[in-house]
Amino acid sequence: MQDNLSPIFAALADPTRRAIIGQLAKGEAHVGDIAKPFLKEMSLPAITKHLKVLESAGLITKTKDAQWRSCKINAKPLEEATHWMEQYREFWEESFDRLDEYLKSIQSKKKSKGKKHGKG
Amino acid sequence: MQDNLSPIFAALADPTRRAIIGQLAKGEAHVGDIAKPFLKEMSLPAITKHLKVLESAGLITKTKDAQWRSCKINAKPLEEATHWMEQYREFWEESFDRLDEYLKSIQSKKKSKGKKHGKG
DNA sequence: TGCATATATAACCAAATTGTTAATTAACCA
DNA sequence: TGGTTAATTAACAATTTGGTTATATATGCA
Repeated sequence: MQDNLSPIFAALADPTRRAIIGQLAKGEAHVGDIAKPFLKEMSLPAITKHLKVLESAGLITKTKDAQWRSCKINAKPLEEATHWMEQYREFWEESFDRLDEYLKSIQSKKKSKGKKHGKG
Repeated sequence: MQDNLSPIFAALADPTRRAIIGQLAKGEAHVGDIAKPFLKEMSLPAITKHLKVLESAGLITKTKDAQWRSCKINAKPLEEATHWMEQYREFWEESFDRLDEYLKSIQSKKKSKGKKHGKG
């Protein structure tokens, strides 16, 4: 019911992979092109692996083009991930007009705590 | 310049931790309350660890309350993560009115490819 | 004081992640 | 046919992750 999200978030948890997405947002690119900015920091096989993680998460698609693999961003999974987060938007907006109400609800919870935890 | 995002995405990559956030969205809760739905699947120390990951990512805050630790959602990091993803919103919306233009840009890239890769 | 409750920490383990280098595959080209 | 280029795969090591059980800490209470 909700777990294709894990591989998406896991893919985004790596800064190299986020940078790759940022790069692909500017247009399709081949593995070698994608790798170029990272080759001082890591090897080509490392990039191959990162691309595989992104592909498994559905964030990119690869197409064969002679001896090159052309990589294209697929943002659909980002939409799903964003959708999951949007559920909690009210919690980062509450600090404005909803703060008062929120604090009140916290207070009423605190009041009922004595009873609530007496059962153990 | 941009890496507090990794621990946030990493925290969200685990379904147990996402479920905990879902639970805390309904209100503050103590560790024991949070753990209850998971105790058939894992132990209390496992939950303690998950909470620590969430806390390190800034997604929850814990306050001491006698022998209980009250956990509260803090959605600010979700806002940051969402903000990062929003950069790519056009890519999941393009499939409507922007599709045509996009396809054209792809086509022109394809045309220039022969030259582009002749340099190696 | 000392027991019960709530939670955290320690020590450990298996599996996954992230990188490496070396070898392999695949396509083009002379 | 063989060499060059592009990318992947294999084998390996170090680190991190996510769980375990056993122990420790902290608080409230009889």
